[in-house]
Amino acid sequence: MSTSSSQDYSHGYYTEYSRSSHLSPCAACKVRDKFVCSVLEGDELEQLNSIMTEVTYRAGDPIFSEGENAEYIFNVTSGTLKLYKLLPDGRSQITGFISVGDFLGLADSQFYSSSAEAITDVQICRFRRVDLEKLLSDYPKMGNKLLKIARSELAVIQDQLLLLGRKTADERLASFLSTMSRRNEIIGESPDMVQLIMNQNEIGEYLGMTPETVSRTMRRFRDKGIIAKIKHTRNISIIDQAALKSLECSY
Amino acid sequence: MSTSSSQDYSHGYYTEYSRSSHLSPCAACKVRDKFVCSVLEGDELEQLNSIMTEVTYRAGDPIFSEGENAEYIFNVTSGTLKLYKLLPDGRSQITGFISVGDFLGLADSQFYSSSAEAITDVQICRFRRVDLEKLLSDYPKMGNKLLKIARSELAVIQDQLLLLGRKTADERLASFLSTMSRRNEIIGESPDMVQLIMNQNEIGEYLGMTPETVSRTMRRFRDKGIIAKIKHTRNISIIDQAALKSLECSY
DNA sequence: CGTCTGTTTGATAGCGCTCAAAGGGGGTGG
DNA sequence: CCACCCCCTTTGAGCGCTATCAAACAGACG
Repeated sequence: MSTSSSQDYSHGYYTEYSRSSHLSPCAACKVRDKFVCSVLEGDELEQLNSIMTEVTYRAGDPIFSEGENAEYIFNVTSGTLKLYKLLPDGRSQITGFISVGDFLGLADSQFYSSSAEAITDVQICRFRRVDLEKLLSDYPKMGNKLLKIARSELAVIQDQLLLLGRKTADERLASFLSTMSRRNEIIGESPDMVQLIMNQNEIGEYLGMTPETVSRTMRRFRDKGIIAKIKHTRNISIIDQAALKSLECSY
Repeated sequence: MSTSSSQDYSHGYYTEYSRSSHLSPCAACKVRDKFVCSVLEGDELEQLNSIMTEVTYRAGDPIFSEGENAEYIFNVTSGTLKLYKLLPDGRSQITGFISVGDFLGLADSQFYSSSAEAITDVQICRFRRVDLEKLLSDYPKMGNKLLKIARSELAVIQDQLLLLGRKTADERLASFLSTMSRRNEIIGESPDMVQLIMNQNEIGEYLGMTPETVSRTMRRFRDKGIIAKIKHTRNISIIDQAALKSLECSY
């Protein structure tokens, strides 16, 4: 979790929105349909807008740390970040990758229960928790939306419990690649070409294995003709989806 | 535990509760302060009451299975049950133990994402999902309560990810016992005497290890003088809380 | 061209799993 | 009250998967 950059970006770049624009940032938001905001309209959006700050982080920047006062809640508008937990001796478990449209800080009440760090450059909408909670009591449908989000997160994370508790290295990586592929499909991109924004160390920290094991497992998959690496990128071509599915050992 | 009426299993393995009491079940509920219902009053409670059915299960009874249509949502009023996921070859991961005051079915939207089975005899309040959701739109504060519950569940389950992904067998069991001890403390019982309602196979399925390893680890803890077994019960006396905490390797 | 970070590969060790069997404890029926 | 059974727990022996340690390799970048 290094940020050896010369500058301190730990509080992100502020991009206070120019009020001169006749279209409010929220109304103009390109990914609004995936957000909490999606249930709001008109002046409700204005309300939301007034408590929102758009912030930018650089790849590698810490966003918050476990145990800190959970002052803010975030919604990611571009880029990807990781949520992780640390043990005192440095072992790290990534609890999730958060990207466009995802909500950040939902699990936390008074204190952040994980640390967050930008993997790529990241743009987020930031809300002060107290402001959002006030808004929540005014617009119940927003609370319902949040509840839905929390629900689906719970379902996802339970699958991860099964993966970490019971699956072998092969099954874990197969599940991971399969999930990435499915996600691509959902957003309308090719399921046969997966772009890994995280490095293999991070994949390992997510799947509960070492980077070496990730590498060896990848190689085994390549040798079996299930996947292929695209040169000079972290992209991976999935050649045999069926083999991946059967290795995945679930669903 | 509660209820004046004697339990009658003659209608099959669960019993619809009679509403003979002149005090509405919800208003009379002894553990209401821990529930969704805690935010409701007076006629709101009546509303809730009208869509609630109290159901009893015997130890070992299945409550629902993964993939089934998620028609109901539950609140446990007595006993303990387990939530678990299965792999095709039979490997099982318990995703949580649900006991008095806990909510069941929150993670699920259309279909149950886990299976649930009673460990002890269990008494639950059952709501039809659609009914509850209608009530939710009428009483937003109930939604907020649910959101809070979901949040804290997310925080708990993230700790479990760290445990399953990164901790050793010793650390897992130490964490588990420590959590059980802490839970006791919270409900006002002695933190030095933990009652394990689940068997060691289930502990293993929860902690991502085999029952043999659970047994061996327990023995190691006993040999080190950290815990002691109480004869003829599944109770465990925690002798050295500090040692447990340091083994736990977190917090 | 050298440095840095991330990946790959090899050699080795050890934790926890698997398989197997013995040892309780509680319940049931004789 | 004892005998028996069943389920759970314990213990042992051996192995395999994955971690660990170490070093070479490969791209990216200045």
